[in-house]
Amino acid sequence: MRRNLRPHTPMLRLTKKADYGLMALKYLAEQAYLAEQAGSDARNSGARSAKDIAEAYHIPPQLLAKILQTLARAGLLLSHAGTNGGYALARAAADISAFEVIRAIDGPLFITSCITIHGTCDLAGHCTIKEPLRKVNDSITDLLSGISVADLIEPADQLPAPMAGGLISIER
Amino acid sequence: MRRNLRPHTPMLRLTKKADYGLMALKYLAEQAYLAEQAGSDARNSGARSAKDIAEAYHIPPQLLAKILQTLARAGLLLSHAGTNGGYALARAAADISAFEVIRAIDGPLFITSCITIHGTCDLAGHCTIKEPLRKVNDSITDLLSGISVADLIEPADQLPAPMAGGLISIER
DNA sequence: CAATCTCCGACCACTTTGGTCTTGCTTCCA
DNA sequence: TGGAAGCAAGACCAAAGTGGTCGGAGATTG
Repeated sequence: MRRNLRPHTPMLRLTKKADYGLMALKYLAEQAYLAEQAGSDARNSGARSAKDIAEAYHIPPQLLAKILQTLARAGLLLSHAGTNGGYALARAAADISAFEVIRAIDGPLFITSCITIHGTCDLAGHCTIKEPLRKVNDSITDLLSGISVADLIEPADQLPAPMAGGLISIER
Repeated sequence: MRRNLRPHTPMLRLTKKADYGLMALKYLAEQAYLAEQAGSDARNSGARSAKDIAEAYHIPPQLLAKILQTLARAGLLLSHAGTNGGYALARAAADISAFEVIRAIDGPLFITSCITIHGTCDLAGHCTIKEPLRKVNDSITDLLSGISVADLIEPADQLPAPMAGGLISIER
């Protein structure tokens, strides 16, 4: 008997907040590009208010506002208060990695509960699988670090080899 | 007062249950190897009760029992009820991937909330970042699929190049 | 038969997540 | 000069997921 009615338990996923953050950054990157091409006054080039971004993607405005504040606090965005204010990228879109965004919003990511900030393990002596999993963790970190916000704009081109066959050289 | 001093929010991690499951499988793989070497009767070679495994790793026995049941239902373990019963690997340790274990326990893993089982996106038309993230998702899947339970036994040897420099060929 | 062990569902406490609301502060412009 | 537009920063809340426990039912062996 199959129970497909379950809500869905997708573990090992990033939160909706991180999703929203990535979408917002992508949007701002596009706006910056358009503003640069249009040659408009470089003052607020590409700056958009939280409300505008929220409406563009149908995201709860208040929630997105908090996410953007977090991103600004992390130094990924510049905020400008007041009329015609808003957020703009603090750096070039190519210099902001998906890893930075996710870490800023969701905190440090560790694939296993063993690995903490200091590398200590809750299960102290009895956990024997943390070394292989740490390699997986590092690989995912590298993977996300290699993807920039600028990469999110291109739909599906310019990716010569989506996957090669294994980042870790373990063969079975 | 049990105060859990865990301030950080480690997202993108697998659950403790998956950790326990991997540890249990590793343990059973070791037992199977020892039993095979000792040349004992191959009947219950390497079979151990849930209680034994739980004690070996200081895991709550009832919780581990449920995890092992899940693994048995997924076809990764063989269960044998009754006195001197227990669990044993259903296949060779080299033929059970970490991906199978995690999927069996935590369910299908999708890095973004966009990607569901049917590939549909909650944010229907307005989510524009799912294609790049799907590649990340596939890469992680491949990564975990390439690691077998047998690989967990070796501490940290025989891994020529822990990481090469990028599974996805995106350069920034 | 009795002890042992798996099986299975219900149940519970706690944490995290997603989201809202309120209040304040800054900037611009009519 | 006073709003209006916008960010900043809390508290707050409901729903869901996680980790863990309990107790009974059924199978297997001695």
